[in-house]
Amino acid sequence: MGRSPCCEKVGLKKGPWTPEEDQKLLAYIGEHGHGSWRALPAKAGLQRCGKSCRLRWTNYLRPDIKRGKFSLQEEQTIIQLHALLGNRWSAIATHLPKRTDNEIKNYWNTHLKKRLTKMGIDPVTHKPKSNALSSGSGHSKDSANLSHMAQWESARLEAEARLVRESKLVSNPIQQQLSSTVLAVQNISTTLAQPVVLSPCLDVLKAWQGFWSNSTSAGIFPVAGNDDLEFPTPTTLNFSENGFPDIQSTVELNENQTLEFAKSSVTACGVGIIKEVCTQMPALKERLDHTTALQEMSYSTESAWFSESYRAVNENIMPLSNIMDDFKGILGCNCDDQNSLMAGDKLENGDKNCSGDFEESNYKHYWNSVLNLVNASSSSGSPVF
DNA sequence: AACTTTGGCAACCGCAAGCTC
DNA sequence: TGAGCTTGCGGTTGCCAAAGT
Repeated sequence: MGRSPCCEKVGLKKGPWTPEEDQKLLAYIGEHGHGSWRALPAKAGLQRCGKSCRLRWTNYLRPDIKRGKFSLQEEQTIIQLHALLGNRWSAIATHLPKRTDNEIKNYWNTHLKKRLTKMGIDPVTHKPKSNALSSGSGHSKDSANLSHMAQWESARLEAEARLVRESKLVSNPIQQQLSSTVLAVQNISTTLAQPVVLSPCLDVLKAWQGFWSNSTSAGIFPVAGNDDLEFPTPTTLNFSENGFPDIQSTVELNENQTLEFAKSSVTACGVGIIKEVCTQMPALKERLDHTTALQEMSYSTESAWFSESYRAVNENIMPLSNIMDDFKGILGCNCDDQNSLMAGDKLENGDKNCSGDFEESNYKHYWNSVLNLVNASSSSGSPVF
Protein backbone atom coordinates (compact mmCIF):
# COMPACT_ATOMS: atom_id res chain seq x y z
CA MET A 1 0.00 0.00 0.00
CA GLY A 2 1.27 3.38 -0.91
CA ARG A 3 0.11 5.14 2.13
CA SER A 4 1.88 8.44 2.35
CA PRO A 5 3.20 9.54 5.71
CA CYS A 6 1.22 12.24 7.36
CA CYS A 7 4.10 14.61 8.05
CA GLU A 8 6.49 13.67 5.27
CA LYS A 9 7.11 17.22 4.18
CA VAL A 10 10.07 18.83 5.82
CA GLY A 11 9.41 22.12 7.45
CA LEU A 12 6.15 21.11 9.05
CA LYS A 13 6.05 22.08 12.67
CA LYS A 14 5.60 19.52 15.44
CA GLY A 15 5.21 19.80 19.16
CA PRO A 16 3.09 22.06 21.30
CA TRP A 17 0.69 24.42 19.67
CA THR A 18 1.05 28.15 20.14
CA PRO A 19 -1.92 30.43 20.84
CA GLU A 20 -1.43 31.95 17.40
CA GLU A 21 -1.75 28.55 15.75
CA ASP A 22 -4.81 27.77 17.82
CA GLN A 23 -6.35 31.04 16.74
CA LYS A 24 -5.70 30.32 13.08
CA LEU A 25 -7.18 26.87 13.33
CA LEU A 26 -10.22 28.08 15.24
CA ALA A 27 -10.80 30.91 12.85
CA TYR A 28 -10.54 28.72 9.79
CA ILE A 29 -12.79 25.96 11.11
CA GLY A 30 -15.23 28.51 12.43
CA GLU A 31 -15.56 29.99 9.00
CA HIS A 32 -15.21 27.03 6.68
CA GLY A 33 -15.48 23.89 8.75
CA HIS A 34 -12.59 21.51 8.72
CA GLY A 35 -13.35 19.82 5.40
CA SER A 36 -10.39 17.75 4.35
CA TRP A 37 -7.89 17.74 7.14
CA ARG A 38 -5.05 17.19 4.74
CA ALA A 39 -5.88 20.32 2.82
CA LEU A 40 -6.70 22.40 5.87
CA PRO A 41 -3.22 23.48 7.06
CA ALA A 42 -2.34 25.19 3.79
CA LYS A 43 -5.69 26.92 3.60
CA ALA A 44 -5.50 28.00 7.22
CA GLY A 45 -1.91 29.17 6.92
CA LEU A 46 -0.55 26.61 9.35
CA GLN A 47 2.78 24.85 9.09
CA ARG A 48 1.29 21.67 10.47
CA CYS A 49 0.19 18.40 9.01
CA GLY A 50 -3.52 17.73 8.74
CA LYS A 51 -3.37 15.03 11.30
CA SER A 52 -1.87 17.34 13.86
CA CYS A 53 -4.61 19.87 13.17
CA ARG A 54 -7.30 17.27 13.54
CA LEU A 55 -5.87 16.09 16.84
CA ARG A 56 -5.57 19.60 18.15
CA TRP A 57 -9.16 20.31 17.21
CA THR A 58 -10.71 17.10 18.49
CA ASN A 59 -8.76 16.95 21.73
CA TYR A 60 -8.46 20.58 22.69
CA LEU A 61 -10.05 23.29 20.60
CA ARG A 62 -13.46 21.80 19.94
CA PRO A 63 -16.05 24.00 21.67
CA ASP A 64 -18.02 21.11 23.15
CA ILE A 65 -15.20 19.80 25.27
CA LYS A 66 -15.51 19.73 29.00
CA ARG A 67 -12.23 20.22 30.77
CA GLY A 68 -11.19 19.92 34.34
CA LYS A 69 -11.49 17.38 37.06
CA PHE A 70 -13.48 14.23 36.48
CA SER A 71 -16.52 13.84 38.67
CA LEU A 72 -17.12 10.80 40.82
CA GLN A 73 -19.88 9.76 38.45
CA GLU A 74 -17.52 10.00 35.52
CA GLU A 75 -14.89 7.98 37.34
CA GLN A 76 -17.39 5.25 38.10
CA THR A 77 -18.53 5.18 34.53
CA ILE A 78 -15.00 4.92 33.23
CA ILE A 79 -14.11 2.09 35.58
CA GLN A 80 -17.20 0.11 34.81
CA LEU A 81 -17.04 0.62 31.09
CA HIS A 82 -13.37 -0.24 31.10
CA ALA A 83 -14.19 -3.51 32.78
CA LEU A 84 -16.57 -4.27 29.95
CA LEU A 85 -14.77 -2.74 27.01
CA GLY A 86 -11.13 -2.74 27.94
CA ASN A 87 -8.97 -0.05 26.37
CA ARG A 88 -11.58 0.97 23.85
CA TRP A 89 -11.42 4.60 24.75
CA SER A 90 -13.56 5.90 21.95
CA ALA A 91 -16.39 3.59 22.93
CA ILE A 92 -16.02 4.63 26.55
CA ALA A 93 -15.95 8.28 25.54
CA THR A 94 -19.35 7.99 23.91
CA HIS A 95 -20.79 7.52 27.39
CA LEU A 96 -19.00 10.52 28.83
CA PRO A 97 -20.36 13.60 27.11
CA LYS A 98 -17.82 16.31 26.36
CA ARG A 99 -14.86 14.14 27.33
CA THR A 100 -12.42 13.05 24.67
CA ASP A 101 -11.09 9.56 24.36
CA ASN A 102 -7.60 10.91 24.80
CA GLU A 103 -8.52 12.63 28.02
CA ILE A 104 -10.20 9.51 29.35
CA LYS A 105 -7.26 7.40 28.36
CA ASN A 106 -4.86 9.73 30.12
CA TYR A 107 -7.02 9.87 33.19
CA TRP A 108 -7.22 6.12 33.32
CA ASN A 109 -3.48 5.68 32.94
CA THR A 110 -2.53 8.34 35.44
CA HIS A 111 -5.24 7.98 38.05
CA LEU A 112 -7.73 5.18 37.89
CA LYS A 113 -5.35 2.38 36.99
CA LYS A 114 -3.18 3.22 39.94
CA ARG A 115 -6.10 3.39 42.29
CA LEU A 116 -7.32 -0.03 41.32
CA THR A 117 -3.82 -1.42 41.64
CA LYS A 118 -3.51 0.01 45.13
CA MET A 119 -6.81 -1.59 45.99
CA GLY A 120 -5.44 -4.94 44.94
CA ILE A 121 -7.52 -5.10 41.82
CA ASP A 122 -5.98 -5.97 38.52
CA PRO A 123 -6.82 -2.99 36.28
CA VAL A 124 -6.76 -5.23 33.23
CA THR A 125 -9.08 -7.97 34.39
CA HIS A 126 -10.89 -5.94 37.07
CA LYS A 127 -10.60 -8.86 39.40
CA PRO A 128 -8.85 -9.05 42.72
CA LYS A 129 -5.28 -9.95 41.94
CA SER A 130 -5.39 -13.10 44.05
CA ASN A 131 -8.42 -14.29 42.13
CA ALA A 132 -6.86 -13.40 38.84
CA LEU A 133 -3.90 -15.56 39.66
CA SER A 134 -5.92 -18.46 40.93
CA SER A 135 -8.57 -18.61 38.26
CA GLY A 136 -8.20 -22.29 38.27
CA SER A 137 -9.83 -25.30 36.74
CA GLY A 138 -13.35 -24.94 37.99
CA HIS A 139 -13.83 -21.42 36.81
CA SER A 140 -12.46 -21.62 33.32
CA LYS A 141 -15.92 -21.92 31.87
CA ASP A 142 -17.18 -19.09 34.00
CA SER A 143 -14.32 -16.95 32.82
CA ALA A 144 -15.16 -17.76 29.26
CA ASN A 145 -18.74 -16.83 29.92
CA LEU A 146 -17.69 -13.58 31.47
CA SER A 147 -15.60 -12.92 28.43
CA HIS A 148 -18.65 -13.46 26.30
CA MET A 149 -20.54 -11.02 28.47
CA ALA A 150 -17.92 -8.40 27.84
CA GLN A 151 -17.86 -9.08 24.13
CA TRP A 152 -21.60 -8.75 23.90
CA GLU A 153 -21.74 -5.58 25.84
CA SER A 154 -18.82 -4.25 23.90
CA ALA A 155 -20.49 -4.94 20.61
CA ARG A 156 -23.68 -3.37 21.81
CA LEU A 157 -22.00 -0.22 23.03
CA GLU A 158 -20.04 0.12 19.85
CA ALA A 159 -23.17 -0.26 17.82
CA GLU A 160 -24.88 2.34 19.94
CA ALA A 161 -22.08 4.77 19.47
CA ARG A 162 -22.01 4.17 15.76
CA LEU A 163 -25.72 4.62 15.44
CA VAL A 164 -25.65 7.81 17.42
CA ARG A 165 -23.00 9.16 15.12
CA GLU A 166 -24.91 8.07 12.08
CA SER A 167 -28.14 9.46 13.36
CA LYS A 168 -26.55 12.87 13.52
CA LEU A 169 -25.63 12.68 9.86
CA VAL A 170 -28.50 10.83 8.29
CA SER A 171 -32.13 11.58 8.58
CA ASN A 172 -34.67 9.05 7.42
CA PRO A 173 -37.51 7.34 9.22
CA ILE A 174 -35.62 4.23 10.07
CA GLN A 175 -32.60 6.14 11.27
CA GLN A 176 -34.81 8.32 13.39
CA GLN A 177 -36.43 5.27 14.85
CA LEU A 178 -33.05 3.77 15.53
CA SER A 179 -31.87 6.98 17.11
CA SER A 180 -34.70 6.97 19.56
CA THR A 181 -34.00 3.35 20.22
CA VAL A 182 -30.39 4.13 20.90
CA LEU A 183 -31.39 6.80 23.35
CA ALA A 184 -33.59 4.33 25.13
CA VAL A 185 -30.81 1.80 25.20
CA GLN A 186 -28.44 4.42 26.48
CA ASN A 187 -30.78 5.05 29.32
CA ILE A 188 -30.38 1.43 30.18
CA SER A 189 -26.67 1.76 29.80
CA THR A 190 -26.50 4.60 32.23
CA THR A 191 -27.56 2.19 34.89
CA LEU A 192 -24.08 0.78 34.51
CA ALA A 193 -23.05 3.71 36.61
CA GLN A 194 -25.11 2.26 39.41
CA PRO A 195 -23.78 -0.46 41.67
CA VAL A 196 -25.86 -3.05 39.94
CA VAL A 197 -24.65 -5.41 37.28
CA LEU A 198 -27.08 -5.93 34.48
CA SER A 199 -27.48 -9.44 33.38
CA PRO A 200 -25.92 -10.00 30.00
CA CYS A 201 -29.08 -11.79 29.02
CA LEU A 202 -31.21 -8.75 29.47
CA ASP A 203 -31.16 -7.10 26.09
CA VAL A 204 -31.33 -10.21 24.01
CA LEU A 205 -34.10 -11.67 26.01
CA LYS A 206 -35.95 -8.41 26.00
CA ALA A 207 -35.84 -8.67 22.26
CA TRP A 208 -37.38 -12.06 22.46
CA GLN A 209 -39.90 -10.86 24.95
CA GLY A 210 -40.80 -7.92 22.76
CA PHE A 211 -41.03 -10.15 19.76
CA TRP A 212 -43.42 -12.59 21.26
CA SER A 213 -45.42 -9.88 22.92
CA ASN A 214 -45.78 -7.89 19.71
CA SER A 215 -46.44 -10.97 17.68
CA THR A 216 -49.30 -12.06 19.82
CA SER A 217 -50.80 -8.61 20.09
CA ALA A 218 -50.49 -8.13 16.33
CA GLY A 219 -52.15 -11.42 15.65
CA ILE A 220 -49.11 -12.90 14.03
CA PHE A 221 -49.35 -15.75 16.42
CA PRO A 222 -52.72 -16.80 17.68
CA VAL A 223 -53.14 -16.31 21.36
CA ALA A 224 -55.09 -18.87 23.18
CA GLY A 225 -56.66 -17.62 26.32
CA ASN A 226 -55.33 -14.32 27.50
CA ASP A 227 -53.28 -11.27 26.67
CA ASP A 228 -50.36 -11.90 28.90
CA LEU A 229 -47.06 -13.31 27.89
CA GLU A 230 -47.99 -16.90 28.08
CA PHE A 231 -47.57 -18.73 24.88
CA PRO A 232 -50.19 -20.96 23.37
CA THR A 233 -49.89 -24.56 22.47
CA PRO A 234 -48.47 -26.13 20.46
CA THR A 235 -45.61 -23.72 20.86
CA THR A 236 -44.25 -23.84 24.34
CA LEU A 237 -42.38 -20.62 24.68
CA ASN A 238 -43.13 -19.71 28.24
CA PHE A 239 -42.29 -16.69 30.27
CA SER A 240 -41.34 -16.86 33.85
CA GLU A 241 -42.73 -14.47 36.40
CA ASN A 242 -40.09 -11.92 35.61
CA GLY A 243 -41.05 -12.00 31.98
CA PHE A 244 -38.12 -13.79 30.50
CA PRO A 245 -38.65 -16.56 28.02
CA ASP A 246 -38.03 -20.20 28.46
CA ILE A 247 -38.09 -21.88 25.12
CA GLN A 248 -38.81 -25.53 25.37
CA SER A 249 -39.60 -26.61 21.88
CA THR A 250 -39.37 -25.74 18.25
CA VAL A 251 -41.08 -22.73 16.75
CA GLU A 252 -41.08 -22.07 13.06
CA LEU A 253 -41.16 -18.59 11.62
CA ASN A 254 -42.57 -17.45 8.35
CA GLU A 255 -41.22 -14.36 6.67
CA ASN A 256 -43.70 -12.03 8.26
CA GLN A 257 -42.92 -13.38 11.68
CA THR A 258 -39.25 -13.04 10.99
CA LEU A 259 -39.71 -9.42 10.04
CA GLU A 260 -41.68 -8.82 13.21
CA PHE A 261 -38.95 -10.39 15.22
CA ALA A 262 -36.39 -8.19 13.55
CA LYS A 263 -38.38 -5.05 14.28
CA SER A 264 -39.05 -5.92 17.86
CA SER A 265 -35.43 -6.84 18.37
CA VAL A 266 -34.35 -3.44 17.22
CA THR A 267 -36.87 -1.83 19.50
CA ALA A 268 -35.81 -3.89 22.46
CA CYS A 269 -32.08 -3.71 22.26
CA GLY A 270 -30.80 -2.05 19.11
CA VAL A 271 -29.21 -3.46 16.04
CA GLY A 272 -25.73 -4.01 17.31
CA ILE A 273 -26.37 -6.82 19.68
CA ILE A 274 -28.58 -8.62 17.20
CA LYS A 275 -25.81 -8.40 14.69
CA GLU A 276 -23.46 -9.79 17.27
CA VAL A 277 -25.84 -12.62 18.00
CA CYS A 278 -25.79 -13.61 14.38
CA THR A 279 -22.05 -13.22 14.23
CA GLN A 280 -21.84 -15.70 17.03
CA MET A 281 -24.06 -18.09 15.13
CA PRO A 282 -22.32 -19.06 11.92
CA ALA A 283 -25.29 -21.14 10.92
CA LEU A 284 -27.21 -17.94 10.39
CA LYS A 285 -24.53 -16.06 8.64
CA GLU A 286 -23.75 -18.82 6.21
CA ARG A 287 -27.26 -18.73 4.87
CA LEU A 288 -27.59 -15.05 4.23
CA ASP A 289 -29.62 -14.13 1.22
CA HIS A 290 -31.58 -11.23 -0.18
CA THR A 291 -35.28 -10.68 -0.05
CA THR A 292 -37.48 -7.85 -1.22
CA ALA A 293 -39.85 -8.31 1.66
CA LEU A 294 -37.22 -7.49 4.23
CA GLN A 295 -35.34 -4.89 2.28
CA GLU A 296 -37.71 -2.29 3.60
CA MET A 297 -35.53 -2.38 6.66
CA SER A 298 -32.35 -2.04 4.67
CA TYR A 299 -31.75 1.64 5.21
CA SER A 300 -28.45 0.94 6.83
CA THR A 301 -25.90 -1.75 6.38
CA GLU A 302 -26.57 -3.15 9.79
CA SER A 303 -30.29 -3.33 9.55
CA ALA A 304 -29.95 -4.94 6.15
CA TRP A 305 -27.51 -7.40 7.50
CA PHE A 306 -29.63 -8.48 10.35
CA SER A 307 -32.90 -8.54 8.51
CA GLU A 308 -31.26 -10.81 6.00
CA SER A 309 -29.99 -12.92 8.82
CA TYR A 310 -33.41 -13.46 10.17
CA ARG A 311 -34.79 -14.21 6.81
CA ALA A 312 -32.22 -16.95 6.74
CA VAL A 313 -33.73 -18.27 9.91
CA ASN A 314 -37.07 -18.27 8.24
CA GLU A 315 -36.02 -19.95 5.04
CA ASN A 316 -34.31 -22.72 6.79
CA ILE A 317 -37.01 -23.00 9.40
CA MET A 318 -34.40 -22.99 12.04
CA PRO A 319 -35.80 -24.13 15.37
CA LEU A 320 -35.94 -21.27 17.80
CA SER A 321 -34.98 -23.68 20.49
CA ASN A 322 -31.69 -24.12 18.74
CA ILE A 323 -31.22 -20.41 18.54
CA MET A 324 -32.07 -20.01 22.15
CA ASP A 325 -29.65 -22.75 23.03
CA ASP A 326 -27.05 -20.80 21.18
CA PHE A 327 -28.01 -17.71 23.11
CA LYS A 328 -27.62 -19.58 26.33
CA GLY A 329 -24.38 -21.08 25.23
CA ILE A 330 -22.98 -17.73 24.25
CA LEU A 331 -24.14 -16.11 27.41
CA GLY A 332 -23.50 -19.08 29.60
CA CYS A 333 -26.71 -18.30 31.37
CA ASN A 334 -30.25 -19.55 31.25
CA CYS A 335 -31.58 -16.60 33.13
CA ASP A 336 -33.83 -18.68 35.29
CA ASP A 337 -33.00 -16.54 38.22
CA GLN A 338 -33.03 -13.11 36.77
CA ASN A 339 -34.60 -11.55 39.78
CA SER A 340 -32.04 -12.72 42.21
CA LEU A 341 -29.27 -11.47 40.00
CA MET A 342 -30.78 -8.10 39.61
CA ALA A 343 -31.68 -7.82 43.23
CA GLY A 344 -28.19 -8.69 44.31
CA ASP A 345 -29.18 -11.67 46.41
CA LYS A 346 -26.38 -13.76 47.71
CA LEU A 347 -25.93 -16.84 45.60
CA GLU A 348 -25.48 -20.08 47.34
CA ASN A 349 -24.52 -23.57 46.36
CA GLY A 350 -27.43 -25.56 45.08
CA ASP A 351 -29.28 -22.60 43.74
CA LYS A 352 -30.82 -23.08 40.33
CA ASN A 353 -28.57 -20.59 38.69
CA CYS A 354 -26.90 -20.44 35.37
CA SER A 355 -23.37 -21.53 34.89
CA GLY A 356 -22.04 -18.01 34.84
CA ASP A 357 -23.57 -16.98 38.12
CA PHE A 358 -20.55 -17.58 40.24
CA GLU A 359 -18.46 -15.24 38.23
CA GLU A 360 -21.30 -12.80 37.76
CA SER A 361 -21.90 -12.67 41.47
CA ASN A 362 -18.25 -12.00 42.10
CA TYR A 363 -18.37 -9.39 39.42
CA LYS A 364 -21.27 -7.65 41.06
CA HIS A 365 -19.63 -7.74 44.44
CA TYR A 366 -16.50 -6.38 42.90
CA TRP A 367 -18.34 -3.39 41.53
CA ASN A 368 -20.03 -2.76 44.80
CA SER A 369 -16.74 -2.87 46.60
CA VAL A 370 -15.08 -0.63 44.06
CA LEU A 371 -17.82 1.91 44.23
CA ASN A 372 -17.98 1.77 47.97
CA LEU A 373 -14.29 2.43 48.13
CA VAL A 374 -14.56 5.25 45.66
CA ASN A 375 -17.39 6.77 47.61
CA ALA A 376 -15.69 6.30 50.94
CA SER A 377 -12.42 7.72 49.82
CA SER A 378 -13.95 10.69 48.13
CA SER A 379 -15.76 11.64 51.28
CA SER A 380 -13.03 10.86 53.76
CA GLY A 381 -9.96 11.82 51.77
CA SER A 382 -8.54 8.36 52.08
CA PRO A 383 -4.94 8.04 50.95
CA VAL A 384 -6.05 5.20 48.75
CA PHE A 385 -7.13 7.84 46.31
C1' DA B 1 19.38 26.34 46.07
C1' DA B 2 20.35 22.69 43.00
C1' DC B 3 19.37 18.42 41.38
C1' DT B 4 16.45 14.31 40.72
C1' DT B 5 12.19 11.95 40.51
C1' DT B 6 7.43 11.73 39.68
C1' DG B 7 2.95 13.04 37.82
C1' DG B 8 0.05 14.89 34.35
C1' DC B 9 -1.14 15.57 29.87
C1' DA B 10 -0.73 17.16 25.05
C1' DA B 11 0.85 15.43 21.04
C1' DC B 12 2.91 12.06 18.00
C1' DC B 13 3.20 7.56 15.72
C1' DG B 14 1.69 3.67 13.32
C1' DC B 15 -1.95 0.65 12.20
C1' DA B 16 -6.38 -0.51 10.33
C1' DA B 17 -10.86 0.24 8.43
C1' DG B 18 -13.65 2.68 5.36
C1' DC B 19 -14.15 5.41 1.34
C1' DT B 20 -13.27 6.98 -3.40
C1' DC B 21 -12.00 6.64 -7.96
C1' DT C 1 -11.14 -4.86 -8.10
C1' DG C 2 -7.63 -2.74 -5.92
C1' DA C 3 -4.56 1.19 -5.15
C1' DG C 4 -4.45 5.35 -2.84
C1' DC C 5 -6.43 8.50 0.46
C1' DT C 6 -8.81 9.89 4.73
C1' DT C 7 -10.11 9.26 9.17
C1' DG C 8 -10.30 7.10 13.64
C1' DC C 9 -8.16 4.64 17.20
C1' DG C 10 -4.98 3.10 20.77
C1' DG C 11 -0.23 2.95 22.35
C1' DT C 12 3.57 5.62 23.37
C1' DT C 13 6.58 9.56 23.87
C1' DG C 14 8.28 13.76 25.50
C1' DC C 15 7.73 18.09 27.72
C1' DC C 16 6.81 20.71 31.76
C1' DA C 17 5.70 21.56 36.44
C1' DA C 18 5.41 19.93 41.07
C1' DA C 19 7.27 17.27 44.68
C1' DG C 20 10.96 15.16 46.95
C1' DT C 21 15.84 14.78 48.43
